[in-house]
Amino acid sequence: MSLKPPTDRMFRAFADQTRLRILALLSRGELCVCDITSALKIAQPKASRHLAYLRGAGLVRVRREGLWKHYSLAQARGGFHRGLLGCLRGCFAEVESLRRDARRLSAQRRGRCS
Amino acid sequence: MSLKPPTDRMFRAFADQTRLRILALLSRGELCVCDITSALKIAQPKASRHLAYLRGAGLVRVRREGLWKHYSLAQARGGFHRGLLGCLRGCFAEVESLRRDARRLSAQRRGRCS
DNA sequence: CATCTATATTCGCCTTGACGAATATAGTAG
DNA sequence: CTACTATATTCGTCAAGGCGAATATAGATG
Repeated sequence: MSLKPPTDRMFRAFADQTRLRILALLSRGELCVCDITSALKIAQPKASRHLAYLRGAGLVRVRREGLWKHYSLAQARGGFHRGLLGCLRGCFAEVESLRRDARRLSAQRRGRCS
Repeated sequence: MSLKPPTDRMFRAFADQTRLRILALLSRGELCVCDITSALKIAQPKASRHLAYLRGAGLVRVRREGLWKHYSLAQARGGFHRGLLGCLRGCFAEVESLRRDARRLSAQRRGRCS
């Protein structure tokens, strides 16, 4: 009865602006933490905290490469998770600020060798 | 930048067990508050509080009929909202406890004239 | 070893919102 | 009017979790 299903943790993960912005960025592809902090213009500890939360919710996965950690969206397990990722696309379509983040990210990358 | 889009309020609305249970019940059709309290076995003020939250998020609508208030899911406005309702169906499919609530509701109704 | 860099965690503070208990309101009935 | 019923709100308390600042860790490099 009071056993919280994993859907709970996932919905909570989406229920924060910063995490939603991170998820939206990641929906365009794998990113390292420094890409996220600069695209969203947030402090690094803040990004790490939210990424830890997303990890705990099973929404992202990490790939280590030397000093860098590359985050990407975890593959959906179950229709519910898939549905949530669909919502993410919906947010992208309907929330201008999320597209702005993505544009800022592209601009940064264009200025580097990558 | 810190203008919270309505997606935020909607995700938050889904990020609570009780509200998710209410939404899942409502996805089967219109209900009055007393149906909800008895199907979920929660206190009436608790149900009203969460229904107020859902109203504020634009997720449910109310129809008054004498002393009763009948709640139902609001029609989706926008693809994001539609996507969220899809997630709701996913939850129903994957979270046993939500189906149990629905069964308890049916059992109650069978015992009445309705 | 020391140092630098990318990322993670801890700390203290503060807001949101969940809860039960009590109370308020608004229709309805007599 | 009073009394009853369905629903809503308020109050005091508490836990989750957000924040910035400071600090910790882990791998790379010299």
